[in-house]
Amino acid sequence: MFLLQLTQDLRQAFKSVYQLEVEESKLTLSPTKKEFEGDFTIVTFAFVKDLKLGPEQIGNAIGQYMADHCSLVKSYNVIKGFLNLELSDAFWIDALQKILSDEKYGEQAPKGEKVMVEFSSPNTNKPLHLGHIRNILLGWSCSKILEAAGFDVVRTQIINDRGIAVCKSMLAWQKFGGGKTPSETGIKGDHFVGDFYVLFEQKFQEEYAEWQQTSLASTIFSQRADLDVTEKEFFKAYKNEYFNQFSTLGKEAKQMLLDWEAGDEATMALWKQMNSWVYEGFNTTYDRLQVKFDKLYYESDTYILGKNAVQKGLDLGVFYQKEDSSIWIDLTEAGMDHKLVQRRDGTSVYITQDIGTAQLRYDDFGATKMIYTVADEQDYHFQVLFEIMKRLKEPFADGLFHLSYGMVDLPTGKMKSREGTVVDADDLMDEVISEAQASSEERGEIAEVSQEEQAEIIRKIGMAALKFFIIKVQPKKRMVFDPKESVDMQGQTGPYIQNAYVRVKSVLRKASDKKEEFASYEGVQAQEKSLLTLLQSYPDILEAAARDYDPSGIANFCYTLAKEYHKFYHDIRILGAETEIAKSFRLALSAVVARTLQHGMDLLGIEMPERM
RNA sequence: GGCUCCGUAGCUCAGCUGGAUAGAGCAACUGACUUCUAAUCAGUAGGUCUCAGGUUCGAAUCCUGACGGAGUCACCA
Repeated sequence: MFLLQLTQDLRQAFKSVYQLEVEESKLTLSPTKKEFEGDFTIVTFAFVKDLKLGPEQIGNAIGQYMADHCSLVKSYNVIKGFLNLELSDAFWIDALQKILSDEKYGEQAPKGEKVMVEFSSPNTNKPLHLGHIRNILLGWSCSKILEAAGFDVVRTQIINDRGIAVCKSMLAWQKFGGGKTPSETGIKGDHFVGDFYVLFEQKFQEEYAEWQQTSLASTIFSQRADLDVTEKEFFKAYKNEYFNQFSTLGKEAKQMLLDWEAGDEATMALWKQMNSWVYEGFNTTYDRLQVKFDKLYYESDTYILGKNAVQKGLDLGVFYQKEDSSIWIDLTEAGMDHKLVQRRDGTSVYITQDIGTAQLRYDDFGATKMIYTVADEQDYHFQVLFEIMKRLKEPFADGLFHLSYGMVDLPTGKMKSREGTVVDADDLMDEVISEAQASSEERGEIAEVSQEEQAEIIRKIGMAALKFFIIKVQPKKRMVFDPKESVDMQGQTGPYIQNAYVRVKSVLRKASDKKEEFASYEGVQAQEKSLLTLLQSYPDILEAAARDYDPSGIANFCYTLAKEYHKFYHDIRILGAETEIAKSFRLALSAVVARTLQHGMDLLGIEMPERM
C-alpha cells in the first residue's frame, strides 16, 4: 500500500516519457540490495523489447522523470538495467505513521467465509510424539493465519479411538493391569495406556516366540517359505497371519473388538475408562502446546459413515459394483487407479469413512474450505479422496486441501517405535524448558521477578525454541530434528526473536516521556529504512502464508525482522538520540517492530515474554 | 516398475510468481560489554545451487531428461 503511489507514478512516467501503458505486474519494486545506493529498484530490462531502447537509457529517462515529478523520490542512479530510487524522508515517516495507526496491521477484513482445519488426530493407544508436534504446530499455525486472513476458523481433530490397536491396550490392562489407575501410579494417562499397548506387544512376542518352537510352526515354515528365506525372516513376515490365525492373545483381542462392536456393556465401560485416561493426558499436552479445538470427532462415531455416499455414488454412476458385490471407483482417467470403496461384506473402508466424515462436517459447519493436516505418506489417499468428492459433486469439493508435511527424522535416521527411537512429546517439552531454565539462570536477568513469573518466562522461552525450530521449515520438506540443536537459544532461533522483542520492551519501559511527534524527523538512517521496508512487506508475507498454507514464511520473516532490529539496536541510540524527534521516531519504530514480531509469532503459536 | 515429493556451504535451513557478486544459523577462528538486556553485534573462512540439455538479454528459480534419496501403489488405518 505504501508503494502504491510510487507504482502509479512510475506508470505515469512510462506514459509521459514513452507513451507506454505498463501493467502493474511488470513494475515490481524490490528493495535495493545493500551494496548499491538507493531504496527501491526497478528492473528496466523488461521494457527493452517494447521500447527498442537500451536498458540504461530507459533507466535514466524514467529516473529523471521520477526525480522531477514525484516528491517521494529524492534521487536516482542507474547501473546497467537497474534503476535505483532513493526515497525522501517523508516516504519513510509516512510509512511508519501508517503502520503505527493500523492496529491490525497485516490482517485482512473478515470474509464471512468458514474454513475448517483438522490437525493432530491421534490414536488413543499411544502418547503424542515428535511427529504429532510438527502436525499440531502446522495445523494450529495455519488456523491462526487463516483467521488473520479474514476467515472464520473451526479447529477440529478426529480421534482414532477404536479398532484392534485400542483393544490391545484394553486387553493388556485387563489381563496384567491388576486394576491399577494412572492416579494411583502417578503416570500420565496417555502414557499409562500406551505402556499397556507396549506390554501387549511384548507378551504377544513372547507367545509368538514360544509358538515358533512347535511342530506346527516348523511345518508351516517348511511348506510356505521360499528356499532363500531364513526362518527368522519368514516368521517376521508371518507375524500378522499368526496373530489372526493361531495367537491366543490375538484371538482375545479380536474377540474384544467384536464385543465392542456389539456394544457389550463391560467392554464399553472398560473402553470409556481407558479413553478418559488418555484424553486427560492428551489435554495436558495440548495445554502445554497452547492449542485447542472447537470440535472433536471420534472415529467410534464416524467409522460407519459413508454408506449413503456409496449409494449416491452408485446412483450417479460414479461407482460400480463387481460380481462379488464389492464396490469400486475407476479413477484411471484422472491418472489414478481403481479404488475400493466398500468391501464385499458390505463394510466400509478407510476412504469411505473419510467421505462420510467430510459430508458430516459440511453439514455441521458449512465450511467452504477444509484443511487436512496429515503427513505426506497419505498424499495418494487424499488425491483419491478429493477426486471422489468432485465426482460426487459435493459442494465443498473444490475447497478441500491436504496440508501435507514431510516426516521428522532424527540425526540417526527415522524414528521407529520398534527400536524405541520415538521422541516423546512430553519428554521433549520438559527437555527444552529445563534447558531454558539453565540458560536463564546463567544470565540472571530475571532473578528479581517472582518464582511464578520466572517459570512462565522460562516456559515461553523453551517452547519458543522448540516450536520455531520446527515451524521454520517448509511443511512439504522432510526435516531432520536434532535434539541438541532444538534447544539452542542463540542465532536463528525462537529465543533470538523473543530477545529482540524484550529489548524493545525494556527500552519502552525506560522511555516514560513517549511522544509520537516525529513528522519533522530528518535523515532517516539506513537501519531504520531496512526495518520499515521489512515491515511494509508483512501484509504480503501474511497473504502468501494464507494462500499457500505455509507458516514457514512468517517464521523466516520474524527472524529477519528480529535480526534487523538487533542490528539497529546495536548501531543506533534510541533513548540517547540526537534530538527529541529522532527519539520519538525510534521509539515508535521500535514499538511497531515489537508489535509485528508479537503478531507474527502469535500466528506461529509462540508467545513473547516481556523480559528474559 | 507406475505416480508424487525432495536434492543449495561440513551440518540445519532460507531464497524458487526469472534479475545485480546465491544468503542465514550452527560448528571453527578474531574482535566489541563503566553507556537503552552480549540469548546481541561486527569480521575471517566455507559453494560446480546433484548432473546434462533447453527457453531467455538474464536461470538456484521455468521446461525436458538422467542420477541420488524418500513416500505410495491393501477388501490396513
